[in-house]
Amino acid sequence: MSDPYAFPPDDAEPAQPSFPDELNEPQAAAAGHVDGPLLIFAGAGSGKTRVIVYRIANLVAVHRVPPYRILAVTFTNKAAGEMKKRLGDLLGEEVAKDLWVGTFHAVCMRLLRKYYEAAGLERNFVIYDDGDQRTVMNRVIKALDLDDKRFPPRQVLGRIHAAKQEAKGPEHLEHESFIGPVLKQCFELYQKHLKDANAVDFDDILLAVLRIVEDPESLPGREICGRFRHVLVDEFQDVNQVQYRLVKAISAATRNLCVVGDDDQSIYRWRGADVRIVRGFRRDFPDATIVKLEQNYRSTNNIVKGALGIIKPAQDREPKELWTDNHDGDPVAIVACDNEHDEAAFVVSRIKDAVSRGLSPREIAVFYRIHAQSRVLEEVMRAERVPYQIIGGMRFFERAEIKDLLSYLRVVDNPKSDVDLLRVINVPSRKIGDTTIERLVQTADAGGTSLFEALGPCAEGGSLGSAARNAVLRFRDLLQTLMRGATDLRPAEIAEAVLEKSGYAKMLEADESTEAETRLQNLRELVGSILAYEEETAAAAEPSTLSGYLERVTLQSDADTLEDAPRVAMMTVHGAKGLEFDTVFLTGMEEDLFPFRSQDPKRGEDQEEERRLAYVAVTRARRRLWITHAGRRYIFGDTRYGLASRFLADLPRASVRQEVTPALAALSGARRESSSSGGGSFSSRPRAPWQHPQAQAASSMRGGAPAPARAPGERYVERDVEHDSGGSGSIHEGDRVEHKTLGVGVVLSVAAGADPTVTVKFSGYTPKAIKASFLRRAGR
DNA sequence: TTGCCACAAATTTTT
DNA sequence: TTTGTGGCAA
Repeated sequence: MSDPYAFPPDDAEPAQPSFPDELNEPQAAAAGHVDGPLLIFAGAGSGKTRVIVYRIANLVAVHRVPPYRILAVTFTNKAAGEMKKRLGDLLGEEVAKDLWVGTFHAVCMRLLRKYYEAAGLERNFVIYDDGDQRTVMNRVIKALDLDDKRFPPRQVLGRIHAAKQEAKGPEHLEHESFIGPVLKQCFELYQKHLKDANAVDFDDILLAVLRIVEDPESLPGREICGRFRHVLVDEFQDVNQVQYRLVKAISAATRNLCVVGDDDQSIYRWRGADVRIVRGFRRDFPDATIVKLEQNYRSTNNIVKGALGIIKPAQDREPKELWTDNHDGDPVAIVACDNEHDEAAFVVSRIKDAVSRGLSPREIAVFYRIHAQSRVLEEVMRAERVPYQIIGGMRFFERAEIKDLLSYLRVVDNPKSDVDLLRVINVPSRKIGDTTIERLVQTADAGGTSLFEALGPCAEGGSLGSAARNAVLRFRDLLQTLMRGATDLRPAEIAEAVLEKSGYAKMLEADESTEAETRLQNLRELVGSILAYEEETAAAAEPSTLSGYLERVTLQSDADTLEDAPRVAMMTVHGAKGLEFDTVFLTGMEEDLFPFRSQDPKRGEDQEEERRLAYVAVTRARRRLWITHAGRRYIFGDTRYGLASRFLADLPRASVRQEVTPALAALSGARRESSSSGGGSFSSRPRAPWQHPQAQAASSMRGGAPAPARAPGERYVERDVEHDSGGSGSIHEGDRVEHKTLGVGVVLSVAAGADPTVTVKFSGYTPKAIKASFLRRAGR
């Protein structure tokens, strides 16, 4: 086999020119653009992937750019896979396979595998995922004798991660605050641990390549930069500083840098994505061609109008006017529910309706803001026998048994990997406890060796009891046996050997519980995935190695594995980005949940990002969109009383239909019967359930229909929604009331009097006694 | 060394 | 509600 990284011959036969009849004008302009920087604003559903794919096809087929000189980067494996597939269809597999299409990490790994020396790594370096990183950081904190209460490993890692995303080293942390010097120390020791283990973390993968390509002296750097004639970046609104500098450096020679994104869909600022980079791009490339794709091909007119209504008020966005030629379709349904159970029941009943009318469950999705909302939905789905799958949440590769087996494999592959050794040294239990491990770490530190190398000396050192000594030696023998076997076994066989010889399989088999059963199944699934890897590499005539498999697995996430099975997909709104469905249920549209408000008041919530998130959610739907909100919701062990989300008020009235679930309708009907006027000092009349007070004025301006005349401060009643106790000003037990600072709560008791003292339970507080004049009745 | 119980905390997540 | 963690006894 020749060097897999070598350039293929320059004379690869290009495909037939297949350039665009079926693109609209701006799409064609973007796809047909050849030289120089290009910035494409691609609205939701505007055919973004299509444009990238056509652009690449055009470069190859018409402009004869050799495929291996084109680099296209994405954020997820899934997006990369999709792009590869479409390119294969358009250009033929033979040509497409030479294109460099992949995630930032995959592309950089490919380069690092070739240029590892320039990055100061050894050939078989490994990648540490976040669990591994935490293990390392725990060790660091301990080694520096720090209080892990004052310096929680996760937070320290967070700071380091943030620094690395801006390509900053330890010295940059030093002056940040009074704990800066400590952070710097942690950072340095952390990096040393990684280096000693011949490991990189996710950030390092990109940083290492960045250092190489930004170094004008570096030969490999010049090689990489000279290699690509065209660089394309998908989801440009999500890039961080490192990624931007990376693509800038790689494309510096030709300036053929094409970036595609939608600032309205920037929902990952909290993890380092920097929307300012879009503006930076215009500054860095003042001659850039700018194309805006504003025609939406995905959704009905009502959905597009709704989406535009939500995103229009966003500040600081690139002006774009999303529009569509599609028919109006059904109005967007906004459904008021009593509580989360009522909400789930409603959603499931509408799903069943749709399925009975012939819609495939795979065309239906349920979105929520946070995972904690999924449980109730799941329960009802199960009870009603609706097939579903949850995307995200506890991931396959995060499961303990999977990580255990992978750790075994990684130690076998790379004995220096201390983190992996520590993970499995006592799994299954070998009577090697914390004390023994402590000794082992000391021995390793003293000798400057890896833990694996320290196993022998530690056992011989005499500081251990005989039981512990034997246990350590047996563990060393186990690893050595496995390593010997590894040289002539296939990866899947090595995995089998690990499970057998380590006693891991036996441990699970002995356990009668259903969890143990699931774990065994998961392990079998992992072995299955190794087999699949072997087959794939065999088909590509590449060697299949343990290192090869491990690398792929670390760079892979199972968010990429939305199954094609006919099941309703359930996921967070974040997980929904990039997907589309015929029918979408967007649940939990309540204040404090969506937009989400952290209980931690220190964290200033980013209202704008929440708005963009809502925009992403509604633009996923092609034909039908249901939005639900509940008056109360039991979450995090506490009942919260919520107002409808302010975003709902931004949907144009004409594209919306209001609904109330049967359960809530029955309830409010009953309330209307029973309530009459009384004490209290309410001036407000009930508000439409979905109206948020702050959003109200704005929405009536925008909504088209003129707002009814009313006195300042007075709320008006939405005519098509019957609700609440119809105009009485009294407060009763069980009423929902709103307080300026405490939010919405429920009334526990009311004292008599003109301005009665009311006891109210607000979520997150113990019940409070408050004068009625400070309260206002809240809508459902 | 292990196992149990009490207690706190609680978005969003790719690679 | 769930999940993880820390302390303490066997």
